[in-house]
Amino acid sequence: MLQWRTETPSPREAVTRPIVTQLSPTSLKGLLEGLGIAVRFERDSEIFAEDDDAEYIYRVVRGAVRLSKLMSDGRRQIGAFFLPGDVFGLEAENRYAFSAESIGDTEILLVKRNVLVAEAVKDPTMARQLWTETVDHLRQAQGHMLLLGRKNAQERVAAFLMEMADRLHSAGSVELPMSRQDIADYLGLTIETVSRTLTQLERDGVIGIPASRRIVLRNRPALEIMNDRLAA
Amino acid sequence: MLQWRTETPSPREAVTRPIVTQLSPTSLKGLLEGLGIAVRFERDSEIFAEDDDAEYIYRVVRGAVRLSKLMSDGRRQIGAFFLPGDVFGLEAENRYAFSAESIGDTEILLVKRNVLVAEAVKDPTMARQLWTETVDHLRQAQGHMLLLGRKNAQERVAAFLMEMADRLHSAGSVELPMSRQDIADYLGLTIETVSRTLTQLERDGVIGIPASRRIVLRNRPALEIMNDRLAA
DNA sequence: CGATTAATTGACAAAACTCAATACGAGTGG
DNA sequence: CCACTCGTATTGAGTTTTGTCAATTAATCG
Repeated sequence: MLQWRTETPSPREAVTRPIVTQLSPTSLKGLLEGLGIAVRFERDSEIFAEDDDAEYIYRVVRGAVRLSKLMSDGRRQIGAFFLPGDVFGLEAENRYAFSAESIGDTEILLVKRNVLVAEAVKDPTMARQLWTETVDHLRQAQGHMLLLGRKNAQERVAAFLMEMADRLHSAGSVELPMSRQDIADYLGLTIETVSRTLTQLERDGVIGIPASRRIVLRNRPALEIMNDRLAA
Repeated sequence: MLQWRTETPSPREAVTRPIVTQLSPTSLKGLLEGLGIAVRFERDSEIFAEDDDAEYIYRVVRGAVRLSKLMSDGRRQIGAFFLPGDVFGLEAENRYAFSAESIGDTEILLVKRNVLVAEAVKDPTMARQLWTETVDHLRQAQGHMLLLGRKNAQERVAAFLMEMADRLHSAGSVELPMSRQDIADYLGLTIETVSRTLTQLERDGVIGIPASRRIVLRNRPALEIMNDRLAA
């Protein structure tokens, strides 16, 4: 019923196989309520690959997912991170344009796309939800374009930290689920530039870095200002 | 009924007012068939502004539109160009996140969003079309992110030329509707870098530039190669 | 034809990248 | 508990690309 790929470890990271842990025919929340099954993915598993048939729509329960695309020479762009509660897999009409991989150990809810589509034909509310969710993704993508197009390294990193703090509902400090390489590929920078920029922000007293993946936001207004040049 | 802003000429370009020319209750094609009215916009008119209520959905009939966002210090990112046949204004739930301006003299079809939404409630086909169209935009945005994130100037310009050639159905040569500044802001480069890159491509015999807005694609495979590093 | 805007070109500066070395941290085995 | 290893992150030195500022040329519009 579910069919998993065994192929294509990415150049950067080995890809392992997911583990189906439970069927959840009833007790699911939100958009996929009552329809999905839960699947657990080990760190760096491929959830779907570029050019796969877009058979499922997904929701993160626990962990995190990166949506990425690889160029032939190994450059990688991460288009989005998905965190608990986020729905993804909508960005496809027939085939996925990016691949999706679990970042840490991750639990995902998945629903057959055609189940939702069939539902949407009967139920305008479901149709509306699918559309709205897609519009949200589009807006996020546009925000990300802004960041990638015209912002310097400091602005990118500041924007990233604020985004993560918001989306992880962090008070004061963020526990990042992803590596520096993931961050770099999300921000269109190199890992070295990300690292240097974080160090500089720490020297400036704007953030603290008690552990490499834990960031304390010491001066949020300063981050906002770096970032606000972003908005109109 | 229609209400037009008089405010905020952009720092870069003056914004003028549109001219309503005709009502077209019946003879429209495609997604907005039978529902829209046609409006003509002079060069550099504002079609909608950031944070406007998202009251309409649009379709380009003639001319071209840029979707852009301005930072407080004047940096501008163009998120998309819309060409004849393209639908836009979908990227909003309640308010537009970017502003839209006509590039040349442009004719636009517009339909009240709530007319379409009402239609979609009754007609799953319309609902599906709205969703599909939005997914298309999302995919385009993701493609654009790839370009902005990890590609050098030559790759960006090559990708841009190919995109325009495709979308304008050009055989061999493209007539660009937009300025070098627009191209630069779309590609996340400066106008100088765009200019130099075009000149270099011309020196290399890959393109010809008989007039600054007319580009002859002399060696399409070469452009494809510059570009293919983009795809996976 | 003259004026105004758009585009190109040049010289130099700055930001980010590359390559290389080092440090850190988690996990493993002696 | 310590030492070793492996993956991850940081730091440094030097290069490359793109951006900035300024001047020039080309195109467009009265």
